[in-house]
Amino acid sequence: MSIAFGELGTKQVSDHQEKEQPRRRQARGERRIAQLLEAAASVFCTTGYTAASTNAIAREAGVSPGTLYQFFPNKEAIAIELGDRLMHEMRETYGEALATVDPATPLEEAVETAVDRFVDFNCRRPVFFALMHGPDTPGRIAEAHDALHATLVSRIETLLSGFLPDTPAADVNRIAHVCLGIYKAGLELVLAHEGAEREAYVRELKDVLLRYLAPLAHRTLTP
Amino acid sequence: MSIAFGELGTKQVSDHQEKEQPRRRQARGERRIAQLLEAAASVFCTTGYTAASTNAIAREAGVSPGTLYQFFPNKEAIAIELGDRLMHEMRETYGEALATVDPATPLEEAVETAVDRFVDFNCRRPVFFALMHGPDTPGRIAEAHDALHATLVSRIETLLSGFLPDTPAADVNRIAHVCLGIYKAGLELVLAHEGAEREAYVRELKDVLLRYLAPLAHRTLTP
DNA sequence: GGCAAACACGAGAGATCGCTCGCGTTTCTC
DNA sequence: GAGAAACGCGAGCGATCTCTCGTGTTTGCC
Repeated sequence: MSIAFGELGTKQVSDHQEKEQPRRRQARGERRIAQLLEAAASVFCTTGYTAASTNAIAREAGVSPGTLYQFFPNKEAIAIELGDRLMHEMRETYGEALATVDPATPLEEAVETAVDRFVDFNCRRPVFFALMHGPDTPGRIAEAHDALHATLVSRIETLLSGFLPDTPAADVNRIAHVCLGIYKAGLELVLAHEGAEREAYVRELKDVLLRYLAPLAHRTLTP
Repeated sequence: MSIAFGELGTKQVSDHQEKEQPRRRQARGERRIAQLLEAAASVFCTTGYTAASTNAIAREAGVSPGTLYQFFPNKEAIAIELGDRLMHEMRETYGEALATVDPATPLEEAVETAVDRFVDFNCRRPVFFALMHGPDTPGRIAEAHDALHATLVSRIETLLSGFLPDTPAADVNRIAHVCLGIYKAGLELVLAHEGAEREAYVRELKDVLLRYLAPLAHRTLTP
């Protein structure tokens, strides 16, 4: 998962013998990359992507601008690599748990665990929210965000379709989008607070979702 | 350094005896201002505040950059004037209706009319949403947004306190913030769609709020 | 030790943007 | 009609940002 230094989007040249593999990283280089990504996360969090200057990221990491460009071809690549690593970390931490939607699980439990897990991840990696929901994310990150968004929507749709077997697909899709919008708004409030207040907002977010979805759940409970 | 209008604190060094003697505008100038603000609204909507260049605004308005600066001291002043006019328009259209919170109104009706009015205004002036909830709004606009936000929160608080007489103020405040967050997220979804689909999302937004607040309303209905 | 490649530096090229300045044109006022 | 002031223009200044380049240092491998 290291950075492909090739000019354009052609990657996946890891194992096969290829003529285009110009960079052989040393341990020092890998350390610098991690250092730079950490610095970038900090700067992106405080100023956003566009306002963050590459010189500021280099300064935060304690290296020169030239060193930064030894490892990243441009500013966008920094955000992309950071986003990729965050995505990978999220999938590794919760991927399997989120992929499996057990139809037997009650709605309340599904909402509780999903919210808990996503809130937990976003609290530990605040830059994820800043990059994903930021207004000025570069094209590649926006694509990743859209992909994640679409994945979550379809996952919610399958979850909902269990409770709404005879509802038009368009309606289910709309409800899923509303759920994601609520989650996003709630997450913003949760991240804006700390300690007990944060917990209270988490509780509130769950309540909003549960009360919104309660009429749907009751349909199956009262045949 | 050589900015003619000085920094934020100091204003108008030229003649301090007069209280703000602005330029005496001609009818042509007023027309140009309206033209420039309209162009700015268009550019802000599509690119956001930071990415919008003053040259692009001037080009969109069909004038030269120098002409733009005949009427606005700097880029921020354009957004401020635009924001002020939008605020004024909003207050003139719905100000009185929103200020009065009749305790006798049922919760459902209050939510319906409030959502309808705000959605209507934001659909007619999409730049309002772009400026207010944009990530990179300049200081003065952010202040105006915070002021509006605080006003709306306290208005929701007074509305809620009628239904929750014996609830800690902190809890009421939190619920009000959640309501605003829901509204904001719903508005984003509404603005992203058109026609019948937009109407459906408006209905959904109202449902989210009503179901979230329903348990509170029932407390007074079942003493 | 010796060599090539990876790493590190920082000045600055190139581009963009906010904003200015000098000068010409239109409009108001008398 | 004449003078003043508002309006209009657009080249370009200064600041800032991304990214490069030439050069010097460190590391891996024989």
